[in-house]
Amino acid sequence: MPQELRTETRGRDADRSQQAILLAARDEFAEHGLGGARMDRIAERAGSDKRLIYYYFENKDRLFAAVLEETYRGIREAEDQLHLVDLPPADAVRRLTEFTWNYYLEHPEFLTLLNSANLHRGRHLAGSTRARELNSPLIQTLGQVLERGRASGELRGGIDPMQLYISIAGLAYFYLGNQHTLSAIFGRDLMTPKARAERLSHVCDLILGYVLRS
Amino acid sequence: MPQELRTETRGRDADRSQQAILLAARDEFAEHGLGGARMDRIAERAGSDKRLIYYYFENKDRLFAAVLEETYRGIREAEDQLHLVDLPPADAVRRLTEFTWNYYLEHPEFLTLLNSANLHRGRHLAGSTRARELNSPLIQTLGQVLERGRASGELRGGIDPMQLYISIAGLAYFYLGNQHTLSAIFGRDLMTPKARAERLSHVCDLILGYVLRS
DNA sequence: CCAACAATTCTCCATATGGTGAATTAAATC
DNA sequence: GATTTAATTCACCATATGGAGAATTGTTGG
Repeated sequence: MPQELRTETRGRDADRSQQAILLAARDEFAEHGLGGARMDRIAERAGSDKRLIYYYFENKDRLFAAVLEETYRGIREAEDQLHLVDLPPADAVRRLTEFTWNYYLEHPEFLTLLNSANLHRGRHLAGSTRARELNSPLIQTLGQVLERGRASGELRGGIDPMQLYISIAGLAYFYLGNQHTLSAIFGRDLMTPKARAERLSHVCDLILGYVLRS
Repeated sequence: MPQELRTETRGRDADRSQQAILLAARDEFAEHGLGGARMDRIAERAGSDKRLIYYYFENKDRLFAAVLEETYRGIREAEDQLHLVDLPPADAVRRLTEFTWNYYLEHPEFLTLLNSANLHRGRHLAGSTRARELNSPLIQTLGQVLERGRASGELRGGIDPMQLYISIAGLAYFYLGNQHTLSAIFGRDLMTPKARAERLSHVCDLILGYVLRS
C-alpha cells in the first residue's frame, strides 16, 4: 500500500491517536473544566485506551497544556485569514469585531478553556508554550490599521491596539460565556437569533463609535 | 448571659457554623471550580466537621447553589449603594463603570464563581433561587438615568440599558478574569497599578464616548 | 522472513472522594 | 435537675480516580 494512503489505514497511527485524544480532551475539559474532567472519560471519548494518554501526554496537567496550545493555534490560524491590512481602517475594525463574535459563537469550547486556564492562574501556559509564541501578530496588524486610519483622518488617534483588542474580545466574551447567568438575571433567552443580532449590533456601535473620529 | 451577646459565645451556633461553611465553600469553589473543589477541604477551611456541611447543605451541588446565591446577594447589595438616580446622567454612567471595575478587582472570587456557574449551564440557579429574584433593580435605575439623559440632551437616545450594563461588565470582566492568559499573550504584567489605571481609563473612554451625544 | 521498535491493550493499585449512620454533647424547655 | 432537641463529632464505606507495570501486537527496516 502506498504511503500516501496510509491515512486511510485503520491500523496503528500514532498521529491519529494523539489527535483523537487531543480532541476528546478538549471537549472533556471544555465541558467539565480541568478539575471536573475525567481521564477515563477522555479515553472513552477518544476511543482509545487510557494508558495511551499517559504514553503520549504524561499526565492530566500536560494534556491540558497541550489542549490549550492547540486551542490558541486554532484561533491564531483563523485570525491570520482576516487580512485586515487589505481593508479600509474602519472596515477592518468592524471585520475584526464580527469575526471575534462569530468565532466565540462557533467555538464555545474556546471560552470555557480560557476560563479554566485562568482559574489555574495560567500555570499551564508556562510549561509547554513559550510565552511570546502566543503573542498574536494580530496586535501588530491592528496597530498598523489604526495608524493608517489616524493618518488618513478616518479614525481618531491615540488608540492603544491592545486595549481595543481586549475590549472587542471582552464585549463578545462576557455575553456569550455567561449566557446562562445573564439569561437568568434578565429573565429572557439571550441566545435567540434576534437577541444575538442585537448584541452584535450594539458591540459594533460601541467599538466603531469609539474608533471613528467624532 | 444576655441574648444580645450570644454572638460572642464560642459554643454552639448554627448560624455561625453555616456562615463559616459558606465562606469556606465560596473560597474553595472560587479557587478550584466546582469540579476541583473538595468537600474535605471546605470542612477544614471552615474549621468544622465535614458531616456538618451535609447536615446544613445536603450535598455539593446545593452548597454551590447556596454560595452563588450569597455571591449575587453581595453584589446586589453593593449596587444598591450606588444611588445613581442622584447623579447627573453622565456621572452616573461613569460611576457605574468605575464601581463595576473596582468590585471585580476587589472580589476576584466573583469572577471565577460566575465562570463556574456558567460552565454548568446555570443549572445551580434554577433550584434554590427564583430566576427573577436575581434580576437587579439596577437595570431599571440605569434605564431611568439614560432616559433622563436623553431628555436633557446630555446623552444620546436609543441606548438599551441591558446592553450597556453587559458591556460595562464585560469590559472589566474579560481583562480582570483573564489576566494570566492576557499577560502571557502580551508579554507583560497587566496588573501593575499603571496598567490597571490605563485599562479603567480606556473603558471609561469607550463607554462615555458611546453614551454622550456626539 | 526476522529482529527491533513503536503502538496499543490489560490488569492492577494506592489513595482520594462524596456521602452516611450512629453516637455524643451542649442548650433550651419544662 | 431531668428531658428533649438541635448541633457536632466519629467512624466508616462504596466507588471513582489518576496513574503505572508489564505483556502484546502491528509495522518497518534490514
